[in-house]
This record gives sequence, structure tokens and C-alpha cells, in this order.
Amino acid sequence: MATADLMDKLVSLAKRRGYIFQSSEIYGGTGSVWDYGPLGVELKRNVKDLWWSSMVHQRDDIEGLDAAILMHPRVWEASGHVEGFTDPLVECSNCHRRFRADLPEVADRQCPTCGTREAFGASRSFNLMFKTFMGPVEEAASTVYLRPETAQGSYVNFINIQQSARQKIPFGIAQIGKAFRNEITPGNFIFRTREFEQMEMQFFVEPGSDDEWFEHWKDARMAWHLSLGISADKLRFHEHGPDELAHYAKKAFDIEYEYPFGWKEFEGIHNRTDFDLGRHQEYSGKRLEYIEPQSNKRFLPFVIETAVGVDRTMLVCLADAYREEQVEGEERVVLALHPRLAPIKAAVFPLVKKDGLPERAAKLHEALRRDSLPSFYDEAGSIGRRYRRQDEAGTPWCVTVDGQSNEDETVTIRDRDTLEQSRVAMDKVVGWMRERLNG
RNA sequence: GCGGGAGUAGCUCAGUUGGCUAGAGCAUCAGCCUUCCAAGCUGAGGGUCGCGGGUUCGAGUCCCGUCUCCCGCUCCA
Repeated sequence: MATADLMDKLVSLAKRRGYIFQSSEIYGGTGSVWDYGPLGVELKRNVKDLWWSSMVHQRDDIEGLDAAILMHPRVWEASGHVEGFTDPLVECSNCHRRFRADLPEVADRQCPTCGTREAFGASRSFNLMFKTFMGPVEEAASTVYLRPETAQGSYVNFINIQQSARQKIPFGIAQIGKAFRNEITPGNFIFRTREFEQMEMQFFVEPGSDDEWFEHWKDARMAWHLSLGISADKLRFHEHGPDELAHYAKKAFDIEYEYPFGWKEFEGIHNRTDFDLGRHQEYSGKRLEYIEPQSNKRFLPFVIETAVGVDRTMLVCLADAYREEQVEGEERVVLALHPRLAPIKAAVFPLVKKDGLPERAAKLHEALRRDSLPSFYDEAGSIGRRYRRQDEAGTPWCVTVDGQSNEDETVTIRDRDTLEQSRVAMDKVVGWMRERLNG
């Protein structure tokens, strides 16, 4: 399948089935912002829940945090985002390449790339941080920023969390939350958007043990992606070369995924050293050192960061799950999402609309919902059509109530991927599914 | 911001050198049929043709403007 086609098909399926809509569509749409519909929001919750469970609930050494989007403006001076994100740039009128206005080559108004003379007009500021105003007066002194990453919220709360949770180094802080970047080049559906949601974890370690912990998190994060059912052959590590490393990083690996548009970053695992805590200590004047109990040894911890996008994870899940198959000469479109990710776990159908089958099916539907298994009831159209609708939605199991159900209280459960059907007692259906979701 | 492409129903599109009340398939909804893998039957809803102006007896179609989206360039969740 051509790559562009696959992206188009994903966008189209996502809209048709209620996963993802373009923001403000009735006004013509707005660039690089997307809304999650009924199925999309369920998938998103599942992604976040699975991350939170593996990072926070299943470990003793990571604490959760939900810091505010708006922070003190000095945070972004300390982090380097204000300088780094607001360089005035000039653009060549001929080749349209952009350069920092303070470069010496640009001073003589000749383009370093194409040689055009008098190539540059007035410089303009490309600020990647969204700005707004705190309070009623719109003036420079009240400028605040929408955070471009959640990480800083963890750094400024390092001492609060370490003390209140009575944690000892090494330990981590995990956050899920929105971040905003005024990207110059957004695109590729929900791959890079201006408003997005991150799942970031900052792990604080003693200097000297940072390399070891870096390896731990590389492995742990890769294992998590595999646990979502993502194809192993579409995941790989990429180490940042010296020219790629961010200003704060000692070492950085990306987990890359082979998207329909090529290998691109998925998750970043960075050794941020003591850069952030050191800067906040300097800018705030507050002690951010960790004091080791008993020994009273003081040090600024190093930070190993894992950072992955919620939206990007959803794109990976959707792209990885998309299948087109031939079944008895007919095309079948399937979203083979891992059952734990699937928005709807079960669809319940009466085989036909008579003989009391709809009533019996509705009862089962009710039972599934009571047990918090998202279930969907459908009696419209032929049974085959109903199966296909659920295939596209990614529903792993379709439960059908048929004539035999009236005799022996059993139903069939049809597997989305194998198309095989098992006959299960009605009162065992919930357990049957729970077993497979937890196993 | 610059270059390229595109805007007609939820989706994919048709719509002739400007000429009937803007169409089709799919999808959706109601009903029928149907005892296990979609596209049988009957009917229904849904469009100020991106927006504004101009030319014309008459504009989806021609002209001007404008907006938006998509694809490429100092990025990394």
C-alpha cells in the first residue's frame, strides 16, 4: 500500500468511525489541531491509563504529579526556552532559507546559501512558545506562556514531592498533560500538532549511576511499546549524534517507529544531567540539592527523562493496527488494536430480530456494561454487516445471541482477528473477556 | 512566512462551449427480508457548490479578491 494512501485511509477511517475530527471543521478547520470523538477519547484514555499503570501504579519509586499549564515566566528563562525559542530570524527572499539574524554571515545582507545580495528584509521573531497574559492587563510584565513541555513542572516540584512522599533517590515523577508549541512545520495528521499531550517521567538519580539508569529506562520503555502489541520490526532505537543533542542532554536515544511516512521519533529517553535542577537552583535561589539520609551527602541529582506523546502513541497504535484483508472475495478493513486499547471491548448482536433474541441480547449488553466492559448493542442490518462495522471500529469481540441461546443459555463470541467463534455460557462471558484482558 | 496542489452531501466524486428545481455510488435513518461474515427490497433525511464581489438575461462553470486545508523547508512528544 502506498504510504500516502495509508495516511489518507487512516484519516478517513478515524473520521468515519468517530475517532478523530479536525478541530473547528465547520469553520474550515484549524491547522494542526484535532478533536477526539467518542471512540478516540476512549482509545486516548486507555493509552494514558496503561502508561500510568506501568509507570506509577506498578512501581514504588515513581510518584504522580499534575502540574499547571501556566507557570511563572522565570521557569522558562531558567529552562532555556525563552532564549532558545525566541530568536529573531531572517529569511532569504530568493531561496527562502531562514537564518538567525545575529549570525555574522547575515550582517552583510548576503545569503550564505545561495549568494543572493540584499536577500533579507526585516527580521521577525519565531517564538515557539504560545504567549498569553495573566490578569486583565495585556502588557509585557504580565506575559505568561503555555508550557511547551510538562517536564519543568516536575523539576520545580522536585523537593515538594521528594519530601511529602518521603522518597529517596533514586525515584521519579510522572506526569500526563497538555503542552503547546507554535511549530513552524506541523503536520502528518496527529504526529506533530500545536496542542498535544505528553506522558513524561523524570527519574532522579545520583550522578555516576545515571548511565546504568539510562539503560534501564531504554529497555523498560521499549518493553512497554511491545506490550501494546506494536510490531517489533517497526520499532528501533536511534542515538542522537553530537549535533543532534539538546543543550541540556548528555545522552539521548529515540525510540523510532516506521510510520507510513517513514522512520520518525516516537519516544525520547534523555540523560538531562543536573542541568535543569541546577538552573532552577540558580534562578530561584532555593536549594534543590538532595540530602542523603544518614550520610548527609549533598548532591544535585541527574535526571533520566522518558517523554512520549499521547497523540503520537495513538497514531502509532492506529497505523500499526490498520489492515485490509480479503475474506471470501470481499475486502475487510480491520483495526487490530490490542484488546486493552480497544475503545469498545464487545459488541452484542441478536442474530435476527425475532424469537426474543433482541431482548436476550440487550440483557447481556447490560451485564457487560454493569461490569465496566464498554459494550455496544446493534441489531441493524445483516449479521455480516454488523461484524464489519465493528472490525473497523477495532472491537475485539462480537457476541451473538442465536436460536441455540434460547435452548441452552449460550452465545457465540467471534474473534475479530481470527474470525473464529467460540460458544460460551451467557453467564461466563464477562469472565471470559476479563481473563483475556488481564492475561 | 515562501513554493506547489485542492475546496460541490458524512465519504468518493460527476456536473459538457455558462442554460431546466445541482446528480450518482457508498454511508446514515425508518421499515421489510435475513439463523453467522457487508453492499437484497421499499422509503426518508442531508448541499446557500469554501467565502465576498464582478461580468451576464442567466454563474458550480468565466474574472478579481479572500479564507481554509493538504504536501515540501532551521523539528523531536
